[in-house]
Amino acid sequence: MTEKQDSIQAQLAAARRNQILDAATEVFARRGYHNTTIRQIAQQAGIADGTVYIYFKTKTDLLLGILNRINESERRQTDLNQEIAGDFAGFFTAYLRYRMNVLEANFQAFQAILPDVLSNAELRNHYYTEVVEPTFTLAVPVFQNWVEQGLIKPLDSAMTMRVITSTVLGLLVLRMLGDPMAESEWQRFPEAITALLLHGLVNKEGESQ
Amino acid sequence: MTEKQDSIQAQLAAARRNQILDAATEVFARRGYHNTTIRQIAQQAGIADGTVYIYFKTKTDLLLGILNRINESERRQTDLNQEIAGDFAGFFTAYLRYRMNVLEANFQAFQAILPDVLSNAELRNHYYTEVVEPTFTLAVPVFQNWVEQGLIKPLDSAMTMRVITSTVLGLLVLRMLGDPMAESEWQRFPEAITALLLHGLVNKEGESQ
Amino acid sequence: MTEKQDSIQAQLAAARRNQILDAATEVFARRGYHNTTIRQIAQQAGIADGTVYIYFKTKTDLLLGILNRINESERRQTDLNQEIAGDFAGFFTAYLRYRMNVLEANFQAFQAILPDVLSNAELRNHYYTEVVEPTFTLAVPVFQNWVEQGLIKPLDSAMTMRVITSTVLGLLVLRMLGDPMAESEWQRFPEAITALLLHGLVNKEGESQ
Amino acid sequence: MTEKQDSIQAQLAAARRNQILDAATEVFARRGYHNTTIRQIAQQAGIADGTVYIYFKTKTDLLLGILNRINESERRQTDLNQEIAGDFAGFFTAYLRYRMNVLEANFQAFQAILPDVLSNAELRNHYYTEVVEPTFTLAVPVFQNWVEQGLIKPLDSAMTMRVITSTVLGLLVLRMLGDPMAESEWQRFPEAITALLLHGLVNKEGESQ
DNA sequence: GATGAATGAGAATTCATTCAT
DNA sequence: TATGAATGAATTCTCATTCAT
Repeated sequence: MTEKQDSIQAQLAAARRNQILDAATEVFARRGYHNTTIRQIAQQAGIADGTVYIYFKTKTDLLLGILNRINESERRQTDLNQEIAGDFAGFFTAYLRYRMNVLEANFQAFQAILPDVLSNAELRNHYYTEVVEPTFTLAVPVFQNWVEQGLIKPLDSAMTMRVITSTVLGLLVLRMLGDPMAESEWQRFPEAITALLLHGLVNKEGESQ
Repeated sequence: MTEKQDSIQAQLAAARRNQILDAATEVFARRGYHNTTIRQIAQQAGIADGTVYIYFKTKTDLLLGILNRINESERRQTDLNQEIAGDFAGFFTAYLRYRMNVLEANFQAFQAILPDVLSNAELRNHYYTEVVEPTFTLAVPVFQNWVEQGLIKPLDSAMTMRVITSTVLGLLVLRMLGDPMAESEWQRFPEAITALLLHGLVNKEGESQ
Repeated sequence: MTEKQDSIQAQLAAARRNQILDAATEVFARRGYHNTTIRQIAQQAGIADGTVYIYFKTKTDLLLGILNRINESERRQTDLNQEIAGDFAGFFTAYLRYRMNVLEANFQAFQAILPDVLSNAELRNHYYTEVVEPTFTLAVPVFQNWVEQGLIKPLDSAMTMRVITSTVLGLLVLRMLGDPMAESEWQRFPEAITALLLHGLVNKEGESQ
Repeated sequence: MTEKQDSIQAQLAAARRNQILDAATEVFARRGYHNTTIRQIAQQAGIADGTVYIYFKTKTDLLLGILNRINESERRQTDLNQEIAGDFAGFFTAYLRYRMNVLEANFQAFQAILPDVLSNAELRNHYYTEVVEPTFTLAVPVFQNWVEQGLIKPLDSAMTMRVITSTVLGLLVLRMLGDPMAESEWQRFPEAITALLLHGLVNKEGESQ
């Protein structure tokens, strides 16, 4: 009985935490972390100022909370990775699409944290080590494997990986900057990037279209 | 004589302004705009707090001052654009190289302003309208011209342009996040990107599916 | 229950407001508005600096708060006006006495606000339109009525009114300037003024020229 | 020769001092002492900030400078006092007129200093001892003399004196508060006050007009 | 747990005053 | 003398955080 109560308590607490993180994400995204007061977050969440501090020790912890929810969201969707089959181009598009879907689903959260991740050395380090670096570590061997299979050109895997990551990351930033096309055509970019990255811009004779 | 004195005064004032902007750039880049106090900037510049306010009305004006110096720096180097000749690939690499050189030269300045540009709606708008949009407006016709000349494939120019811009922008952000390769190999990226974007990843012999 | 609690909250808040206004009145009167810091007011009130700002948005609002308390105090006592009966001289003395009692009761408050009311165009206007002008508007018809009844000489009511008002206002200022008699004999002035204003200085026997 | 030069120097210095005091009077009257910066005074005077400090040690000294010019102006005109002759009422009107002329001539200066004189204990004391008190000291015996001559009623001279002074002082304050009549009809008040103070408000039979 | 009043450290900004030129 | 750039003390106001209820 007590156990069950505890579980209900835990669920309630988790719900409250999420409610607060939702509010914080929204307000941080709109006004920026430093221009947001705890009071504004509490009002957005419909609770009292002090209540925020029951669930988050400091204002910084709100930022970390948002960041962790992004990580969880990525981990949850990463499994889909395995399900993708078909040809190389299809795989590539699917991969980009799923990555960009994660970004889109968490766009507000990224808008909320990225500015501070970029300007705060500690957060920067946290984010790079926890999020960016693992991607490279996982992906580089995959690339090298493809090279060995003769599927792709023998390019520097680390650099190529960074170029691809940068393209997606850059699109996210472009959208944050308010580029209308980055927002409205977001879904079309995975294919466009695939076309470009796999076959290049250059019009070879007999290869046009 | 008075004219000459005025000119000297103006030069001294401009030097002081730059001295303060240099200090602000350095400290903002290191600690972030909001975690930096005017006192820290003044100390970095070796002057008194109040002196900053003789040259910049508000703390925000420091940010705008840094942003304007970036713009000037870009405008100054844009002329080089014309001088580039040779084949298409050579042009492409040269263009990327010059763009990335500008970014590198102003890296600290970007580190100082980008976080706030991303989180402040007003700055965001300013930056997009003044810096990003003009790039697209100028480049899209050039692209379409190349398409018409049969040099490149008939892709959506606006999207292609955004992909290329995003790649460079994304590399900048990756470097800001502390990626060691983005820093150490910065000079090699123009060529790597050119290779990828012009001819693609796919190995023609044994081209998959 | 919640209603009752709200009412208690409201009362506590009102008490705090008054506590702060009392402190501000005292310190402003002693040191002048501009030579007083928020810290001094907070210390006088026995609270923290920031607490002042929970009840008053700006330092200026403290001044307006004091001014409004004076207005309320005047309105509360104005009703007594009606109760006065008796002969004309009795009425006149009673009227002056009540006016001067209001001034005396709020002397510190006047000392606190008048200097700034005189030097700040906005406050000046506020005070004149809200406090001084209404007095004239109300009193001039009364005067004219007396003239018509033959009780007083057919003088220019507007000017006469201003002379009487000025006499009282001037005594207040004289007291602010530190005149010892204006303070110690304050209660005797209503009668002295009545005697002077009703019957004049001139000695009827041996009336000059 | 050097003497003559000194005298020219002295005259120039005095002119500069007056130029600065004129500027200070104007700006203090308009914006209030505490809302005025030395820079605003310097600009109004058409000189550099630092130059003000060659002629006045501190900002407070500007206020004292203005106050002293008022005193001089009063002393200069006081001699006229002697010249007044004629009947008692004529004398009284003439006295009020000259006093009010002094006030009018120095109105801007009063507007500039009075707020601070009222709120600054030191200035308050200075002004009372130097300006107000001497008036009483001189006037009270005159009054008593008139009483003894049977010209006026045997009233308390000190109080009567204060009532008269207050009336004039109050009119000045009323004008500072922006009362339009106090400004436009200023010249008519001496006579109105004389009528009131000498013969009173009350309409005695056989005395009406 | 929830509340929101109270706290007080900290930051931007102003401006009287100084002083080298 | 005159200048005006530089100074830095002082002040208002904000807001993350605490804690009694």
